[in-house]
Amino acid sequence: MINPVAFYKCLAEETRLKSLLLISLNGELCVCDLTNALELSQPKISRHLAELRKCEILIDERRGKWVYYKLHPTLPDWARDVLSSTAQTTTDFYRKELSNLKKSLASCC
Amino acid sequence: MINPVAFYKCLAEETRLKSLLLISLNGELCVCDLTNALELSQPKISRHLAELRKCEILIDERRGKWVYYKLHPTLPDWARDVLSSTAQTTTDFYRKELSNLKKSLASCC
DNA sequence: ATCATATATATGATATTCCATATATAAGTT
DNA sequence: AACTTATATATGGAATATCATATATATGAT
Repeated sequence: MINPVAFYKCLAEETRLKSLLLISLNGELCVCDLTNALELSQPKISRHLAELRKCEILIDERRGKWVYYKLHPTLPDWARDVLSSTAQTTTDFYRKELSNLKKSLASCC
Repeated sequence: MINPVAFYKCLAEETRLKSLLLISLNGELCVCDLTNALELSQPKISRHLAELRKCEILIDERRGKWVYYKLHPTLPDWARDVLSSTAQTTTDFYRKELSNLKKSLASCC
């Protein structure tokens, strides 16, 4: 079970928190979805996702060319609740990124 | 209104998170209560409390020799909920500190 | 009442550790 | 080969710890 300090350390950075909120809202997202939504370089996104993977907050799954990330099955409920309640109550914080995501999801599949 | 990244940054450090959980449970605590409960140096506690004060997560109030800290009146509900649900579900994380606190509160007033 | 001392807290200065980012490169997939 | 993702390394900047000191208050002695 994840240590609470380690968990909050993962949320304490803009790229990671925004990625987590988008994934929490959307169920799962691939690296390039996040790269487009956050308008950041691929290595930067990848590095932060790797950290979230190592902490067992996210789990990855390759499907063809793409690697999809979703919340880790063993992530405790209190941590899921923190993420979803943050996503619901701080929409201003990631409005732009959510709008980018919706556009790119609509245009693709 | 506090930025979510700034908020989680404050929780992402052991001394600050434990102090916040104890304050959230107890309503208010003075610097020396926390110094005893966490078994850390006074300047270390004081600095972290100062940071939480600057972020408007805590507010301080001097009463005689002592300075008491409690959750800031303007702290939004979602942030209070994060703290209390963390306090309720991660008791192992601060068991020792809570026990120290109870002892010292009992012996004093 | 004044002075000296003790206690509680805050802060400046400094050293050190930690973290995020950029760049380059590698590896897997079609 | 083109595309997607991961990783290694170096570096600048931020966070943290510690020590010494400053400030505020309380208390006891004279």
